[in-house]
Amino acid sequence: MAAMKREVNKGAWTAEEDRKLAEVIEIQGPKKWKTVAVKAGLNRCGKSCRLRWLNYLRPNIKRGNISDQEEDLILRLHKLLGNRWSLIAGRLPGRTDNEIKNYWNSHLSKKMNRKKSEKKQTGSSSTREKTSIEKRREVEEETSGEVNQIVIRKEENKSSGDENEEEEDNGVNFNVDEFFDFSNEDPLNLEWINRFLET
DNA sequence: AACGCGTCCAACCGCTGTCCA
DNA sequence: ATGGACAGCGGTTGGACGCGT
Repeated sequence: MAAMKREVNKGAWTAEEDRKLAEVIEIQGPKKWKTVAVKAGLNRCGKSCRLRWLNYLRPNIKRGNISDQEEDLILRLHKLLGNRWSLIAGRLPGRTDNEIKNYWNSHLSKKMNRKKSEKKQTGSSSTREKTSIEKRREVEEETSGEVNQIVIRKEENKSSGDENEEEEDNGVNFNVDEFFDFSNEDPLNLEWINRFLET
């Protein structure tokens, strides 16, 4: 018996598809994406509907024109968190993980590379041997920073059922839940990051 | 005008985590 | 305990577009 699996629609969304999707989500909310796709009569997979909603149709979404302040925040958060785009996007109201990822890949990664090569050039002009601290700093920068590793380590401990969450770890002591609880903060407040990076 | 090339961004893919029967 | 369905994430791709020659 031939599989009667219908081919799903792929590629760019039409205005009509957008309208249908928005209609269904208004009624049942942005959940159960498979049923959303079926109810909307869209020949799309749930995943595709979810992505379209989150990255394009969702209300209060900001598109383009990333401000200097936002760019600065992205740079700092990336240094802190690495390629954790959804976490970074969580600090930028109206911005999506996809947009930030694209922005990073097309603008900021190049900017960083340029900075790095400039640094290397000025560094090589000096004949002085690097101190071990300088060498270590370089390595840390290349691996998105020590803090990033600490965050990951903390998460690993958490998932493996480590109860000593407040326990000192390599001299850095903080609570992961608090760290990622942004509910009471001004989203563009850079103070907490500045404090973190200065230590 | 036409071509090549680089850039941008929407969308897809594959993987992992979570939930629930 | 287990396996399937689903949600969510980050990496990657491909088409549209702009620009220089």
